[in-house]
Amino acid sequence: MPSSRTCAATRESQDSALSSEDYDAFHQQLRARYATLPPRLKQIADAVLASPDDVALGTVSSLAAIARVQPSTVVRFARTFDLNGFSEMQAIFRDRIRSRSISYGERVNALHAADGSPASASALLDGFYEAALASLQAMHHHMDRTRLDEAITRLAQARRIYILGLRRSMPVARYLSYLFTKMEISHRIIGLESGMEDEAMLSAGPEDAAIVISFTVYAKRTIELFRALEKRHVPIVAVTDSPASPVIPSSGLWLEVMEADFMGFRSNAATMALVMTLATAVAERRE
Amino acid sequence: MPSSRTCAATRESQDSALSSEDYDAFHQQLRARYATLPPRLKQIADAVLASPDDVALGTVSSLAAIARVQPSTVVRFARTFDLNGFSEMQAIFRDRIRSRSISYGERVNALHAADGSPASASALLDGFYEAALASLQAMHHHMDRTRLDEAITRLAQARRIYILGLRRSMPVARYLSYLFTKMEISHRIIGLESGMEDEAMLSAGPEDAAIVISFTVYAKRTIELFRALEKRHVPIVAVTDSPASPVIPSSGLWLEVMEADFMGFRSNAATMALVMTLATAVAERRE
DNA sequence: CTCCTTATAGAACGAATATTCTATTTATTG
DNA sequence: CAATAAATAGAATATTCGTTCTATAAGGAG
Repeated sequence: MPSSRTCAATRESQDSALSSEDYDAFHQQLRARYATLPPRLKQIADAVLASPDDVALGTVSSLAAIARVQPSTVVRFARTFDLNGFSEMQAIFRDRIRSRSISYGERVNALHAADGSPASASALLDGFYEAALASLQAMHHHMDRTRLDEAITRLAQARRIYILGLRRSMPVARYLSYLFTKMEISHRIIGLESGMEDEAMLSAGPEDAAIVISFTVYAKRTIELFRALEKRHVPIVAVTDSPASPVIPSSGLWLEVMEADFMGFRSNAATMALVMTLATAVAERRE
Repeated sequence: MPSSRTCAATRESQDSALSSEDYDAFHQQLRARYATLPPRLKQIADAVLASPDDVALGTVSSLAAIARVQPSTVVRFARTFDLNGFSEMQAIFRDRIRSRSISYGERVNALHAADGSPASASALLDGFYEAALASLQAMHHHMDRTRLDEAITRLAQARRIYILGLRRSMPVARYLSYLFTKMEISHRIIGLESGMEDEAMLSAGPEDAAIVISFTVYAKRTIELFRALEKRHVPIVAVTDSPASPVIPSSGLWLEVMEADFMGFRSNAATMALVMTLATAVAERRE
């Protein structure tokens, strides 16, 4: 073999094939053999898994420094996986970066895939991505920080927190419940287990609190339960999308979240982020 | 100046700063001066604008080949833009790739390393906002569009779609179920109603399909149910965070989603957006 | 039309990097 | 416990790659 540097040859032979498959194959092998790897090679495996971009963009020395091993060990590592050397391994990681970002032309083609056919998956992803992004940014920008603090204070003082969110808002309610459970905050979801909600609310009172999550078109059941809570003088924090919303409590304590929608489906990214904030803030306030 | 190779020095001086700003500045200057550029340099400008990844990942020669000019012309091109050489230009493009894939740890550190005191509600909101944003962007950028299409095809062909997602992923699973219900797509959640999952899965077979959503630390129950599905030869689409994930199906059909976490709580914004894409795309495919 | 400036191409140079080789240390087996 | 095999570290080697230099061509100004 006249040349030991196989990098160029490898890249040339692969440039036509889109190969994130090679990457997957490599990772699969890595996972399979990880347990039986010698200590130094294991260090490298960790580094490779942790920051694949450093493999793609860096050098033998840089990766060796990250993994705290000798450069030659990095080469040995590559050889262990049926590769001719570091360069060949790096080519796999570089091809992956290349295959991920599709060219602009392809994306445009995908969008108006002609023949009036349905929007491509890629276009849908773009749409939902944009909707989530816009919702998040709007929420983050418009959120009234003072009211947010008030809401947290109110919730932190509560004996038990009732969560109300149906239909679209149901996953958010359930996630909030999950968070409260992990943080050992006394709470209860209402409206989801049919028939039991009235009974569950019988114990709710002024020393408790409730989070009501609802967006247009406000579910009838949500409004009913909201009114029942108000009648029992339960302090309420509303998360909703308009000052004219039917679930704004008499205390005026509500947080505005406007979720964008795409193809008729509303994002919930902003509400999720807000709910996480509420949960962690309440937990911290209580210590 | 003893050494003309400024690459190393440049990278060292920039490694702490997040610099897609440099990239933006470069592009701005490129657009401004494009019209007045000599013919060969214009060729290079075209190539650079068309495939920035090739600048980041390739060599002087490879870029020269793409632009159909001499390597030295590429260097001249870089010098024209107040850079010391090709390497410095390449560094800008590489930093961009790096900054796109979460340098998330630093951002979080900046948040609550400001002072030892407990984070304010506002800071928490910022944190969860950033986490969601980073997750969304990373997912959108890294998603393998080809695999996404494959996944949708697989799901669209299924008689019934089984949904598996526990713990953190439970809200996503439930939301997906909600979407499928609205779209009248036959489906079933498994693993959530205790004890019933085995029974529910008895009817699952090769003509069905399953979506498995799981992230580190992969819930034991999820892995068990995943294996049961595989044993029954149910085609599986996995949504997970690593090529080394235990829920990657034998078919290799999986979608990568890396959710950033803040304060120990992982975002689910990216997964939500992806799940919406899957649901609407499957519905559209079936018409 | 000639001179001068700018642009380009190709070759030569120098630096950095990947790879290989050998000595030494660390496990593993009889 | 000894002996062999494997793993590791560090230095030496070879090649690729970025840069610079010089000759040639093209375009403008006087």
